[in-house]
Amino acid sequence: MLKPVSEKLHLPAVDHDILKLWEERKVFERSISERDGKQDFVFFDGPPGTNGLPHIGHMMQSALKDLWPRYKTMQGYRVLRKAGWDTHGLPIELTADKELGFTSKLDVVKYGEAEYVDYCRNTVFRFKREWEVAIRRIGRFLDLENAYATYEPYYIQSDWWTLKQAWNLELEGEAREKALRLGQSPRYLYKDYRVMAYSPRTGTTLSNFEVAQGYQEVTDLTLYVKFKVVGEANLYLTAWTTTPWTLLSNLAVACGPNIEYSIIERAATGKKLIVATARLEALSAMLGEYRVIGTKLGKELEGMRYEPLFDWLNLPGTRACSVVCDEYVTTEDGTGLVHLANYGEDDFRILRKMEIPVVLTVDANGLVGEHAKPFAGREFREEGLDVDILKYLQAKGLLLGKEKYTHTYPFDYRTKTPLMYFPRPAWFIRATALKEMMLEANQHIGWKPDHVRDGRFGNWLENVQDWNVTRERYWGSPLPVWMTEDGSVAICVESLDELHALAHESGMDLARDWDPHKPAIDKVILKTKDGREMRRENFVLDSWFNAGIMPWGQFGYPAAPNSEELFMSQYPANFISEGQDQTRGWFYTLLACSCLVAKAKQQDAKKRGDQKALAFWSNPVNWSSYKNVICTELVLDSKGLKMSKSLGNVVDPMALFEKFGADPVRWIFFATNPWLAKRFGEEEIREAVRSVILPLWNSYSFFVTYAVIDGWKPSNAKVERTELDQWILSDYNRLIGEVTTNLDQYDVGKASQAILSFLDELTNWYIRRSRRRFWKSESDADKDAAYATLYEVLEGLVRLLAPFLPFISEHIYQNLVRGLNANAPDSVHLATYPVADESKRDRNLERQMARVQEAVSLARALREERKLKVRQPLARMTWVVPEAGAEAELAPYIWLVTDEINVKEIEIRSNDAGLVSLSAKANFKVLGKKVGGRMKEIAALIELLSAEQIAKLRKREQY
RNA sequence: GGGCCUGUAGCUCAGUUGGUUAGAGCGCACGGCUGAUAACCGUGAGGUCAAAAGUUCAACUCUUUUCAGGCCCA
Repeated sequence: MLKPVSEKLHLPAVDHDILKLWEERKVFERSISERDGKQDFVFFDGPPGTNGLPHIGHMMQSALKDLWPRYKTMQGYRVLRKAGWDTHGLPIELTADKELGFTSKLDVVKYGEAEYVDYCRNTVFRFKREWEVAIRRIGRFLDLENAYATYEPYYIQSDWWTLKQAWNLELEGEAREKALRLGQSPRYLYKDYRVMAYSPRTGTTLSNFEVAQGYQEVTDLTLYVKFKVVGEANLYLTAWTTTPWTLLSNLAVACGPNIEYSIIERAATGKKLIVATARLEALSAMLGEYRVIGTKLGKELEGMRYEPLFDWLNLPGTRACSVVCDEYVTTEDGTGLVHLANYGEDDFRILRKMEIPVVLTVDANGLVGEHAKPFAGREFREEGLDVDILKYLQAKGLLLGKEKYTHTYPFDYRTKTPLMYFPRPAWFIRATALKEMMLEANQHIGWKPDHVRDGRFGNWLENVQDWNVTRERYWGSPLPVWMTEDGSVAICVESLDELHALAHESGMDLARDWDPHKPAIDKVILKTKDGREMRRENFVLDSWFNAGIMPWGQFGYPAAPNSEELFMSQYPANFISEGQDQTRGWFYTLLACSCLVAKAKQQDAKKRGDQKALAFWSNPVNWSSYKNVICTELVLDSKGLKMSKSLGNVVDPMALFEKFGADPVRWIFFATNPWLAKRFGEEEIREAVRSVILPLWNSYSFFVTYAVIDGWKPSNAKVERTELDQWILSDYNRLIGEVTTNLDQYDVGKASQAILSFLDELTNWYIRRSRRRFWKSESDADKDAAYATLYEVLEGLVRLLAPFLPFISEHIYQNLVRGLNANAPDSVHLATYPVADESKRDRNLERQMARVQEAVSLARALREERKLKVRQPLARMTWVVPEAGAEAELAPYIWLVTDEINVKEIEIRSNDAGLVSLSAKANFKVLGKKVGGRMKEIAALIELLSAEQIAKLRKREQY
């Protein structure tokens, strides 16, 4: 039995009822179990960190991440929807440091590494409960029970296995030669250096994010230095440095290949200097009088050798102390020549390219080495060191000038001590060797918005660098590499079982439930065959690596039992959605990791002769672990400002849900493209209620009101539908097609717009025009048809809207469908999604109805213009429809217009003579192609045609 | 500094391969309805499509430059 709809609509109360209903009937669980054996639709959840509270932006993510899984479930797919938590990484350590008041690695040592790691572990899930509540409250169906967490041993094993794939993959050809020349392992996982912001005082490397917080303005002594060219009397290269202490490690001078350099002779000293032509004017005060005696391009200077500034920099047999070309050199400041030492990312890169051994006169403690006698033991930015270096150079005649210079310099934001850029040991994934594969795979990914593929993401891939996957931190997946002290023997462990076995062989047995985190894992010392000790490389993994291996890490593949089947059934994902800032984050690391694994899998399949696996992993479509991705933009406040705690404009999603209900909040994330920044305020939510929820609710409540009075029940008896009935059914089936097509293309904005305009047609045309049919007391065929039709549309509509508005749809469904049919599925979310029925479409009918609506609108405007109220009946209306045959076509709908416009009679005429003055205009699109350049002239002629001429022309056309 | 995106009515946004008069919702004005009423419906006003130059018979649409805003990276 239908229950009357009497109570006022209070959406938050509906939400809570429905949440309870879902729980009682185990709707989410059944939405998966009832699809067992069906085709999988795969969604990957990017794991959020939970050491902060969820905000409205996360709710947008939740809304989007819920829409397609619900939609596809209703279409009959199985959608697992495993949740995940990001539990490792820097933010957690930073939280711990802040709360413990730590400023340095030494604090961690004092506190105890094990205790520190435990503290981090306990910080991880601080707000997990709040996340779960918010996710549930917005109506998201997500498997939180079986959520994966990146710090679980099974997940760490997947990290290890993935690294082992890289460890085993060998470079080929030129790439291999190059790696060997640089002293790197010629494999996809290798050890090298990375120049990083480093705090010598605390022994800590800092992330970019941390560095950015510690810039201070300082005034330094900067030096213009001369480098005496070997074999040329009196010829010097010049360079400027803001960090004199790096001169102690100078190994080369760089110039721009296409920059023009002048060789000048100074009047005062007669010495010849090489300076970029573009810098001469700026340096004129320092240079004094001079004359230009020649010019050279940078590339002509390449290879020129100069005398080392200090004797410890003499490295015979290498390219040390020579000129090198690089595009990074500019003529914006200095001399247009740059002194190079290993204390900068570009410097390091270029010196590496020149294959010069690493010389670091200032060590990791920030102290000058013992071998650098005049300065030994001094701290790199200590007061006066720069002056002493200046004096030394001056004495050797190598100083061109000095200058006080104010600039920003990075300091450790916690200890306020200066940072330096320092090459630290690190492990890399050879992303450059995967570049072609990633570019190819990228072409097969469906991006929303489309431009990310070749724009932001494509550019990133074009410039891809090898990926530094290690961090000198504590709380993360440990790098599973053990090595002898001299580096001659190394082993990469791929599973816990393997480590247990290796440890056993080395005389150390690990407990069954042993946790592989630091510091326990560092106590595992392995032995080589000849009995030498191997210690673990003391790094943890970049937490982006954790995120990137999620497609198999979530199942603990391959070490976990049955993980192979799970992994392959859930790979690749049909769809993921995250913020557009993930282009260099998750979107990238997912792609890099999956390409790496695809490559390893190909080799493995070849070796095993497994044709099926080989075909799968050789197909570029499977190289990316996601086939479609929506990049979302920020959620802004109603003024268009970024939400931030300091501005106080942050909205609490939970409060909104309790005020308005979850459905209208969800809707505004669907109503416009999520990849554009969205303004968000209470007014927008009210608008969503008005435009979607209320029309739906009012249609439903209208239907139920009369259906209850009439005791109406659905029946299989054939009904005689009116044109109006056929029209709304046609329009409804058009809507289904439009919604499914757009959802399949991940174009949620278009799908939502189609729903909005259909609701308008339904309430403001179909129901309004049909009201009397429900009112009348006698039951007849017309009334039956009205009931049957509106029921059919509403019943379908709640299923169509269920993925968008899961609560109100469920609420209506429970009465409208379950109330009349106890055998219907328990929940709308277990029901099937509507399928467009082409046989119900009548395009001519849709066209005629559009004409009728247009005529009504025009007639209303006429009444308005003449101040003739609709209440005042009019005798006659003339409706001019130029198309031949329109009279017959429109005849069945005339009554709609007479009724709406309140006229007694309507005359349809195709000839409008005497009513309208005709004028003609060119059809630019058709004519333009024919006449091209003469378009303007001809269009003018056409406009000059008189009414009679036009009438004649039109007559002729008809014969 | 580099890359990407955005700029259309007072506000929020649509705008298909260049083609006749650039659309919708909200807000506003006026009118209607009150047998679905935290209502609803209709009509109307409101635009140099950020600016300039170019390509073209024709530019919101293509190209270049400039301006403003955003994001990512340095």
